[in-house]
Amino acid sequence: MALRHAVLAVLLGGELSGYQLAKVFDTGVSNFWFASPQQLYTELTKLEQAGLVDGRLVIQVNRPNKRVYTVTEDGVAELDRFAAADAKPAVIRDDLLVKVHAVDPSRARAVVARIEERAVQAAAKAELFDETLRNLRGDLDEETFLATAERIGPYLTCLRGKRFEEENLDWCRRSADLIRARWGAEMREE
Amino acid sequence: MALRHAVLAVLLGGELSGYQLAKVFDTGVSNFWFASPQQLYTELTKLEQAGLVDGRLVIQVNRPNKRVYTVTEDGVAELDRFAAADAKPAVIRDDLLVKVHAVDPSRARAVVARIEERAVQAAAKAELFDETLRNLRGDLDEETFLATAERIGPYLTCLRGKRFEEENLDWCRRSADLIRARWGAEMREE
DNA sequence: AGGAACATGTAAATAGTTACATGATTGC
DNA sequence: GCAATCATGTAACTATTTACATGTTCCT
Repeated sequence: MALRHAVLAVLLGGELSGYQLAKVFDTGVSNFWFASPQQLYTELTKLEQAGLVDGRLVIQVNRPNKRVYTVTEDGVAELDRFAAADAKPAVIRDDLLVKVHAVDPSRARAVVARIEERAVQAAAKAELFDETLRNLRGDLDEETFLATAERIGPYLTCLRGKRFEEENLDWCRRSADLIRARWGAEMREE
Repeated sequence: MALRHAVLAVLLGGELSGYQLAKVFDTGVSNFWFASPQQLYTELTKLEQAGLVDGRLVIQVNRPNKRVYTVTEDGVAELDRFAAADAKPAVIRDDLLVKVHAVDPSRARAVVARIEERAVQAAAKAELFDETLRNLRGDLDEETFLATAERIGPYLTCLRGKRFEEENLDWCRRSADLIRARWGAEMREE
């Protein structure tokens, strides 16, 4: 049950609505915490009931009203406790690697196709992380930013995300090539 | 519900008991599919009921009897269907990155300690993956192995795991250094 | 008129975690 | 005798996914 901490960590960057939070989780945070919009709406309600965030209704013209959330003092205290606790090993579940693990001549064609799809997505995500990094830095170069910024956490996690996707891309290309090299003949025969 | 496919993919490598399967998931497969022993025992029972694996009791002397499982024809067919389907985006949930995302001067000391713990684990895992790669290769060099082996899938996923942990280690070191550089003074004051 | 982005939920079903339970053998 | 490894489960609880539900505004 650390979704709550992931939400609190993101809200540290400023008040957000459930919808905005879902977008952040879909991009900047997706490399270390996956959560669906439904989960986030539910979690925000629970966090507000627990007093860890404050909700505030924002009346909007030209679009539906929204409820934005801020971390409370209790929420910050909860993050303090969380930071002090041992980090659990990361949980990863990746369909694509399961497919690759099971690859054989008869499945090679399908698996290579899946790998190539993932390669495209990885390249796009790496670019997205890079864009986020540029936005976080603003006019500063990386060194200056990291030495002076109020919050360097989001930048550090984003660096990890960018590298992860770059490595994904590299692995996808190499693996697809190797599978074709190993079973190219059988793949063509089918 | 792709735990079943992860189990089938691993059992492709030869018959295993629940206990042995749990060990494989704890090491070689942990970089792309996390599952607890309890989950695996439950899943094997379900897979056998569904006819995707065959269980066989092995009587042992000097240690408790065990039940080992093999993939059936239906199980292979299920893997074929799975390989052909779109790969879902990977689900990742990593406590440590949440802690780093939320790092600030007051939490810096605790977060750096967690990062350093993870660095040690990452180094150990990278070494473990490397060992597994050597075992898979046997006497062959990597190129020859990948060009000739019956099953290259486990080798490819293991390569990804090794690189992932190496990158983790690198990121951990760099991030700990950067947090210390940014807030070293405040960290000493506490 | 239809699709995309904005905005938020509930309910049912599935999956996953944690605690509890048991028992043998080997090596120190 | 005690810890570690081998070996397998059940049950209660929590978390997550998926399907269903609704309604606005902007743009084409």
